[in-house]
Amino acid sequence: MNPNPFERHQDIAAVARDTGLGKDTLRVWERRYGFPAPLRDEAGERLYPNEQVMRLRLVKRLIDQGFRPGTLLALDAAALQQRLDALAGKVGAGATATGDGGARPAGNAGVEMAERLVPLLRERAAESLRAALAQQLAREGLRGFVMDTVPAMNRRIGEAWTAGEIEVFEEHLYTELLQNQLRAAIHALPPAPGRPRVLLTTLKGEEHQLGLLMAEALLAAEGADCISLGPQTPVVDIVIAVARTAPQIVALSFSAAYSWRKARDGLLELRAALPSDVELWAGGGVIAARGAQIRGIVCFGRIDEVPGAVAEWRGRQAG
Amino acid sequence: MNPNPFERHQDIAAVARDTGLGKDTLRVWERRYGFPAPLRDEAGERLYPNEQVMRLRLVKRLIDQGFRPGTLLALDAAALQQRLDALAGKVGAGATATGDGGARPAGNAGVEMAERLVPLLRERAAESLRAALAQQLAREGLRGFVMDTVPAMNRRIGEAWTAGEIEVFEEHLYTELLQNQLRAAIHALPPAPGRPRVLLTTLKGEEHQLGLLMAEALLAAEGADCISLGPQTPVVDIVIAVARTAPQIVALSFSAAYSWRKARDGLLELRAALPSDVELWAGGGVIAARGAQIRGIVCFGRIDEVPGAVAEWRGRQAG
DNA sequence: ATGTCATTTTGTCCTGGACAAAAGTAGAAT
DNA sequence: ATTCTACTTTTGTCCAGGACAAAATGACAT
Repeated sequence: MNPNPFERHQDIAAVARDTGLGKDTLRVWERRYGFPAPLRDEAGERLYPNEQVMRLRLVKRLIDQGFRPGTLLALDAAALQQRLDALAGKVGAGATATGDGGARPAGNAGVEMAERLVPLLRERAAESLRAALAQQLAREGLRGFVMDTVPAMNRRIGEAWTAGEIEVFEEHLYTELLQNQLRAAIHALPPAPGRPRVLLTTLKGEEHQLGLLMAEALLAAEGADCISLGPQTPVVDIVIAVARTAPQIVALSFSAAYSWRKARDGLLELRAALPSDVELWAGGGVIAARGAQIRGIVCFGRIDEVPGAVAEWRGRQAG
Repeated sequence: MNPNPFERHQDIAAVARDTGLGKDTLRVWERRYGFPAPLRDEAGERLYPNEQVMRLRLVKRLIDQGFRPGTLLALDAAALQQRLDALAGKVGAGATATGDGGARPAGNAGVEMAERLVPLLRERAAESLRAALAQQLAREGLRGFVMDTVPAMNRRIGEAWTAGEIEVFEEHLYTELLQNQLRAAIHALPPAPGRPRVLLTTLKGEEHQLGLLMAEALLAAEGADCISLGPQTPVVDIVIAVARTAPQIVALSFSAAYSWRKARDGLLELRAALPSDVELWAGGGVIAARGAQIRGIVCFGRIDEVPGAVAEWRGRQAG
């Protein structure tokens, strides 16, 4: 649309907004690794060519999957893309930072829906998008929607952002609308204050809510009695909440970028602080990636293991 | 609750998050004006005492109302608070940045609702808050809700943030829930694709959506046919949208922090670009503050002038 | 009131050094 | 074979203080 190469250059603030990397980080990478290597304007201020911004987006995406900058900044775009593809193709990789739910081969419905997203976002057609999500959810039912369509959509959104097809703003809009749909659907379920009662949250430092919400939706769809504390609850507050609401299960969600050490330490600390008859369930990116087995904690490798786990829990209680 | 003064110190990143000011800005203020004057830890890093953070919050609030740093940073907390009070007391001050809708004396219902907000936010009781908003809206009706309760709530939230009673995160949560309620209410109105047809948006650089949404709600409640483009639409895109949707009125919303020059220039540019039979309405912070009169543009001093203006428009069309 | 131009004010950018926090690694211990 | 501890490397953020672009103001003419 605008082939003028000069129009493509972005200043450091724009790149920081666009990629989610800090300005300081961009500058120190340049100093240390020689990339990015922006041009300069007359005043000596950095101007990032579009091509470098694309590459930065690939880097950011891989970092969010747990890779480290030092291993990535020397690679060219093709090599980076290759790693991303490898990651996407890996079966059983588990839910990623954006909650792709593991490399479950998505059904046709999910993929078709995912393909419709990007055009709708670019048109700023918030209302149409909302309607489309609602319709798809109604058609598939909450369970199928969360296990098939949502992961497919998240994958597509991630790709689109990496490719520069959509902007951060539009990605936020998508997340917003999807979360509203999920919340509404959970809220609209027939009120069956059944068992198990599950307390959901994420640990301090984990901002991603989507995985949490997906878990809540699945649990609620199975007839569990869900109480969500929202994200970023300190361990102390979780303990207090457990004392007050007496759940049988506490479920924690983690993104792929969350540090494994912090996750494990947090889980063990919580395990020690909670009554031993309260089960502790953990799922999401890091947990799945490590195929983790922690004593006293139930770890999920894929989001679609949730319904089965609920059934199993019920069996255990009945027996 | 925690009287230990050492616990109260925050590092520069926390203060930046908390106040919404940039780290660079905090440092350059210190250099230029001598305030803030943070302590230092062993490593020489800034530690801001709580008292200074409070004062920074007051400063930020006044800047958002259009004041300039140079005039504020020499003042102590009491003097800053005084200016804020003066502002709040000023009748006809118009909708502020947070959309307080002018100093309309809020009805009892509005004030009572506003008082319930802070406790609910601090408990992270998102669901209760959502329910409370929905109930209040149902009780008052959309029009009364937008003209009385929402301004009262916004004022209370602003105060609470300034006083450090709530955090940014909680303020966002409030805005989010309120916007959802308004959108749902607009959407739920009996489908009366009446007249006038109104296109709503904000100019590029204006991020505040709440005022826009309040205007849309009022217009929709009056039976107008509203089309919202969302915030930050460049003039060119507005012109294109007008050509496609053929509205009789284009409505623009501005916060108090928006530059008066940019607002006026943008409005005039738009006026020149649009067919002369399309009316141009403008309202919100800056517009109201200047008691502005611009030729060819209808300026609103207070949000509750909107219903009357619609009635008047209809009279003009009928006659 | 509105436009123009010079003068301030204000926020952001720059460099390059430093270091705290996080993550990886290795060896010992359960 | 995992878990713990101590050591090393990586990585992001902080600092100082100079510079300057962008925005706002003020003066003056229309």
